[in-house]
Amino acid sequence: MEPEEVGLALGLSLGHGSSGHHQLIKGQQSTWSSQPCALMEPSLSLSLPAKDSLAAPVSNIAAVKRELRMEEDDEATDNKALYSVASSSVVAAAADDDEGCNSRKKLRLSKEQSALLEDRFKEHSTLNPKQKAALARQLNLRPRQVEVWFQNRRARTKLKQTEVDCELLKRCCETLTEENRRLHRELQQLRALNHAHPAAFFMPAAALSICPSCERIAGAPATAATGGAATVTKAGGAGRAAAHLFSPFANSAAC
DNA sequence: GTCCGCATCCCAGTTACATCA
DNA sequence: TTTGATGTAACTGGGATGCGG
Repeated sequence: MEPEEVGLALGLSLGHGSSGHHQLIKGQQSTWSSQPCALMEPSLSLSLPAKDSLAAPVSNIAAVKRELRMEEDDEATDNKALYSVASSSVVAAAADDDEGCNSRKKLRLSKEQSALLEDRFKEHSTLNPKQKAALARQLNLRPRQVEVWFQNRRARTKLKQTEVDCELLKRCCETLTEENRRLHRELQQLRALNHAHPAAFFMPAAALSICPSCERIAGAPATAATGGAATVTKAGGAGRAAAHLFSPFANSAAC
């Protein structure tokens, strides 16, 4: 009897769990794992590829086909991988059920496998079928496992990038908020200044000092609230203010 | 040229397991 | 020893695309 046939027999006898669909798929999942069966000694971790996916409902036919296709895809690799996941560490599952066949094992890739996968990922974040098959052979894994690893890796990369972008936007938002507050304060100061000293707006340029750093005009009569530093924009000051607004990382707090 | 079914790939979301504090 | 958090392998379902009939 071929391993697949054994697996099929086992899989069909593994009618466990509550609702059919997912549970049956769980049986299918065990196909991937190096799964010690309760029929065997615990120490003998010879895995039988349980093709119980064939017991899947009609809605899973496509997936089953896919699985079968992928297994056929690289049979040589499969056989090696199925029986020699020894290169990876497959930790015994906490099979708390009596049968012990239906709990999904989780493959832990070895450091070498992970390193090589990472290297390949750095080169290309996607693989064509030939690359996938070759890499799978090299790693002693199934092509499907390599494919899944790349999918998950892409997802992790994307997630990380999203986090970075989020952090950037957060800082950008904080900067803009602060800038907005500052502009509001300046506006209030200018209004107060205009109200108290209308002549200040007609001061000769020589009477005002320009900060060389931020090019703001200082020297206007200080208000009690701020101690001065009222910004009177020069010609084009509106543009500069706008630049402040739209350049959140400009060092506007220098002065 | 268009439609249909199928195969394949990828992604987002989820599940389940292993590990660690 | 137990337990909750975390990382990740593996899965599901669906959309997109290509191809042959």
